[in-house]
Amino acid sequence: MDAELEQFLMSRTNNIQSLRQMAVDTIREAIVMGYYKPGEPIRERQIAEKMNISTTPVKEAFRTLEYEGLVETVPRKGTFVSNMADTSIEEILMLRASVEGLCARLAAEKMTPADKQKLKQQLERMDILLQEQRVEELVQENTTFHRMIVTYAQSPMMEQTWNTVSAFDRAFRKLALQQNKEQTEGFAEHWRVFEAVEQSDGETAELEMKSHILRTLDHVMKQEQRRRGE
Amino acid sequence: MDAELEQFLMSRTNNIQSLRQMAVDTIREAIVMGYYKPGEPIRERQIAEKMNISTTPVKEAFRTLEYEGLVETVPRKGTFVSNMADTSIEEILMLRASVEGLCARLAAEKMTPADKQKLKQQLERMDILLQEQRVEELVQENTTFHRMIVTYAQSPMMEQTWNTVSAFDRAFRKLALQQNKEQTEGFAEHWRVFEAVEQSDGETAELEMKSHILRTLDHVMKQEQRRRGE
DNA sequence: TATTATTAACTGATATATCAGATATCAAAG
DNA sequence: CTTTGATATCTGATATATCAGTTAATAATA
Repeated sequence: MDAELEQFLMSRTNNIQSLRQMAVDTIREAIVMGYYKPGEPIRERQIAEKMNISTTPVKEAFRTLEYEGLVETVPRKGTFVSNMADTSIEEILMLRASVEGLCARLAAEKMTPADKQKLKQQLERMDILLQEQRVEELVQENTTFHRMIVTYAQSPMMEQTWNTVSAFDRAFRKLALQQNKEQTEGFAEHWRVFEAVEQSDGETAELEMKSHILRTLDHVMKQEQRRRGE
Repeated sequence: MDAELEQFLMSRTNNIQSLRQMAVDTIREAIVMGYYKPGEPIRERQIAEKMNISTTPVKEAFRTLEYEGLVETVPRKGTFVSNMADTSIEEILMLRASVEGLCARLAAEKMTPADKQKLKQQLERMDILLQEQRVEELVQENTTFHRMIVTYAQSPMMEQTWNTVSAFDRAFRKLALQQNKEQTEGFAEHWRVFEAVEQSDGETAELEMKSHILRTLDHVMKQEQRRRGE
């Protein structure tokens, strides 16, 4: 085992809500950071030992990560990092566009005036950050905005689904961590989503959110082309 | 605990790939069949005892079911059946339409001639069942068809996502188990999906699959109205 | 009697020991 | 030298005992 990885696993003794959650977060990040490569085995005993916990929470963590698509357990053989290579950023963003589009539609139909006010405040906060070019925070708040839409959809199913997609999205973004800055473009599109939501126009809200994310995809693809062209 | 439920849990001693998987399937079905009602607690010790297994595989099963959105665990307080009431059949089918639509697109782009052949055979099998009005089997094979599309999309993420949506779909269908027969209508639409797939026309495949499922939704909604009108 | 403190009985969370399949090792037989 | 089969040693799977919050019942107190 890589010494750096060992250090990483041991260092995560903080943030204890439950050992299970700690294990989920730590292992996920270890995979996402590239400490484990696709196809490589992850041994529950080893993880447990390095994290100074028992195998029980590690096993439970594996079940969650398996559902997120990050690992795959073959009974009595081992748990392995999934080949996420089979999932492209293109597929991820297409699915995100559809899912968040539907969330926007439901949110538009269900949100109360108070909810709408909060959403508006979020966008205003983001506008300021954009003007001041505080990119780091802006990326953070952007995620919050999207999460708000999902929450306001008030659908456990949509939320679960979004979580699944997000797990892949996060993994991908860290692996190829560019594009975050690019996303500062087209932030104005958020307001178009909001306007539809404000008027409780579900159909428009869905379309706006969907095309917003698909435009992000366009940017990513063009950027990819540019990199290859150089 | 209901005696009927007790019987149900005890009877599931067959089909042993792993106790964990058995627990997942059994508990899921128990919820879906309505033995457990939304909000009701599910105790891991009780389940383990009735199924004659230890709590370890039950705990792992809970993690999977939690990700599927069927249960919710509050640390040291209990595991409870989720309030799926907040999810309507309308939302389920809208999401399914989007997800399977995307799967159809990817499948169309990725499938080999051999794959296409298998898909065609599946549809032919269904045609025969339809002619002979063997509804029970037809419903089964219909599910297989949809699953094939997802599999041929060759995307772990799409598959995971579809699993999540399907968990909700199954739950709803059993709770209000009508509509299965209604689905024998519009089976011809499957062929339109196939034709697009055969020509590797992803865009059309997506649209056809999406509208196919949305038409199912229409049927369900109209049926709902009719029932209320009576 | 109403209120508070105490305890007993839940619950899930965790640690640990053991079971069981999969696999690699290595020695004996061909 | 190759093949075969016994065995040691991996791995995850499972059972069980114990830990630690949570809650409800109960007893002590005002």
